[in-house]
Amino acid sequence: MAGPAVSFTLNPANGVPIYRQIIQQIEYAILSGRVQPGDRLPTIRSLAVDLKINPNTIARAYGELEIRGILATQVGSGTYVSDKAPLLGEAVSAEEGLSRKIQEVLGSFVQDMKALGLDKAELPELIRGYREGEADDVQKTE
Amino acid sequence: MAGPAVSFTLNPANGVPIYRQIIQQIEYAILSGRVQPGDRLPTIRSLAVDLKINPNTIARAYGELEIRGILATQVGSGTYVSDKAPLLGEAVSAEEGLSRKIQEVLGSFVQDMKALGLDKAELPELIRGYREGEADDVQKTE
Amino acid sequence: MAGPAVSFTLNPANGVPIYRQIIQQIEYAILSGRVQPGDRLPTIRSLAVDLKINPNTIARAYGELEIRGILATQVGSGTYVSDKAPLLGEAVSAEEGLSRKIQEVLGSFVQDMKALGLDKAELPELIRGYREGEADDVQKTE
Amino acid sequence: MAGPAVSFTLNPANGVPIYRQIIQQIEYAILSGRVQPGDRLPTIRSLAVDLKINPNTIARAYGELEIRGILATQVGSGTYVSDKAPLLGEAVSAEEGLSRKIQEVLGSFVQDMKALGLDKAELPELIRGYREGEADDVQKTE
DNA sequence: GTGGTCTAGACCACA
DNA sequence: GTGGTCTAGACCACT
Repeated sequence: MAGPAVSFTLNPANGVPIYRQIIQQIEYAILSGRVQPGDRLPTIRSLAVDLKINPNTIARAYGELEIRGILATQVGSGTYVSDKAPLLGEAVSAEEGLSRKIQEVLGSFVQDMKALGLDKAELPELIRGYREGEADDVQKTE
Repeated sequence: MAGPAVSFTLNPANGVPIYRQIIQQIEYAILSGRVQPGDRLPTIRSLAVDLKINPNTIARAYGELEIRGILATQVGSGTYVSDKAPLLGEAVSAEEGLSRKIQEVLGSFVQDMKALGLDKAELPELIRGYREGEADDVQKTE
Repeated sequence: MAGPAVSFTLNPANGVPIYRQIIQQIEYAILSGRVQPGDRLPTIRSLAVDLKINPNTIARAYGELEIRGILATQVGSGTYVSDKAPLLGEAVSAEEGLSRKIQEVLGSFVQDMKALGLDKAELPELIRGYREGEADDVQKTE
Repeated sequence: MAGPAVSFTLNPANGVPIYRQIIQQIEYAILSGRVQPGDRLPTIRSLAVDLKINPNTIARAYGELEIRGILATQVGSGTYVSDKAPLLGEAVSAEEGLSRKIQEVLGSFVQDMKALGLDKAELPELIRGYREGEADDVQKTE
C-alpha cells in the first residue's frame, strides 16, 4: 500500500499494445482520483526497469498523454499530472469524465456477456460469485 | 429473431482490428450455442456489403478461424462451422469452453472497474442501473 | 554455405500457391533442424525483394505459421521461430515430426511412380541414375 | 484386377483440387501405357457415383483433357483416349512423354528430401525400407 | 455464385 | 527500420 499511486499491470500477450495499456491505466487512475493534478509520475527509466519493457514504449505513452494535455513534463524535474487532466475527452467536469468511462466499460461488458448468452439480469449474481483468480501472464509494479 | 444466428456489430474506432472483432463474435456465437457445428456462415461478399467493409477483411477472419480448425470452407458452397468447433482452445467440452470465456471477460471487467475506483461489491448495483444506450459509431448487420 | 539457414526456392507455375510453398520450406527447415527455435527469419520486406513477390504474400505465410504457433513475431524486431516449433502437428518429439514427414513424402512418391508404371523395386536404381538438372522456372534466394 | 484400367485414388484434403487429381491420374495411366489410345473411360455419372463427388468436377477434368486433345468425346457413346494422347505436352514420342514425367516427379522428390535433410545417397535405402501404410482419408474406385 | 490467391499501395504501431 | 491492418481490384478455382 506504500507503492506509487498508479500501479501498472501489463499483459503483453493480450493484443492490446503495451503503450496503450499504460495510457489507459494512467487515465483510469486520474479519473478515479487516485492520482491528482500536480502529482508526479514515475520516471521513464524507473518504470522501464520495473515493467521490464523498452523505455521508448513508456516515452510514447507519456508523450501521447502530454500531447493531449493530460500530463506535463518539466525538464530536469519529471512528469506531472496537469491541472486540466481530469477533463479527459470532452467531459466538462471530473465527475462526468469518470462517469462516462464507467458507462463505456460497463456497456462493453454487458454487450460481451450478451454475446456469450448471458442476460443482464444474470450478471449481478455472476459477479457476486466471482473470486479473483490467478493472472495469466502479467507484469505488475510493486 | 428470424435473422442470421450470428449478428455482427463492429466498432471501427475502438482500436481493435475489424477482423479480430469478427473472429470474436463468431467465437462467442459458437460458445454460446447460437451457432451450431454444420451451420453455414454468411458469405464473404454478403457480409462485406452488410458491414460496408472490404471482402478481404472478412476473408481474413474466416481464414484464421479455418486455420484454427473452427471453420471449414467448401469453395463454391460456403463457409461452415466445423464439427470440433465448440472445443475452442484447450477446452475439453463445450460447457467448459463457455465457462472459461465468461470468467475471462468477467475478470477483466472487475479489474477495469477496480482501476476506476469501484469495488466489486458496488458492481451489481451498477449493472442493475445500467440502461442500454445507443452505441457511438457502430455498424451492425440486420 | 554462409547464407541464411532457410533458402527459398519458388516455382510460380506449378499450381501450388506461393505462400504455401514458403510455409512448406520453413516447416521443412525446422523439421530438419537447419533452423532452430529462436532463430530469426528474413524480414518480410527483404524476402519480398529477394523472391520478387509482394510483401503481403510473405506476410500471409508468416501469419499462418504464427497462428499455428510455429513462429512468433515481435513487431519492430522481426519474426522468430517459436520454442515449441519443432513439434509440428501432433508430433510429440522433433524426431517424430521429421520422421512422419519423411514417410509422408516417401509415400506419395512411391504412389506416383506406381501410377506411372514403376514398381517400388525399380526406384532405387532410378534414383541412383538421377542427375540434378536445372529447374525450369524457379526463383531462389541467395 | 478386373477393375477399370484407370483406378482413381482421391484425397480431398491434401490441397490439390479434385479435378486436377483426376487429370493427373488419367495422364499417368496413359503415359504408363495402362490405358491405350481408343480405350473408353468411365462415364461421368458412374465415376461421380464411385468417387462420391460432384459430376461437374469430373466433367471439368474430362473437358480440360479434351481441350488438350488427349481425350475425345463421341456424343451418345462415351469418352475415349485420343490417338495422339501419349504425346502429352511437347513430347515427340510416348516414351519421351513418360520419361519426362518420371524425371519431374523424381526431381521434386529428391528436392523435398534434400529440404528435409536427406541426401540423395540415402534415398535408395530409405525406399527399400518403405512399407505401404494406411491411407489417410482416401476414396478409391474398386 | 461460392471462396482463394496475388498485387499495389496507403497508413498505422512499435523498437 | 520492423510487422500489422485495410482497401481496391484483378484473376483463378470450384459447384
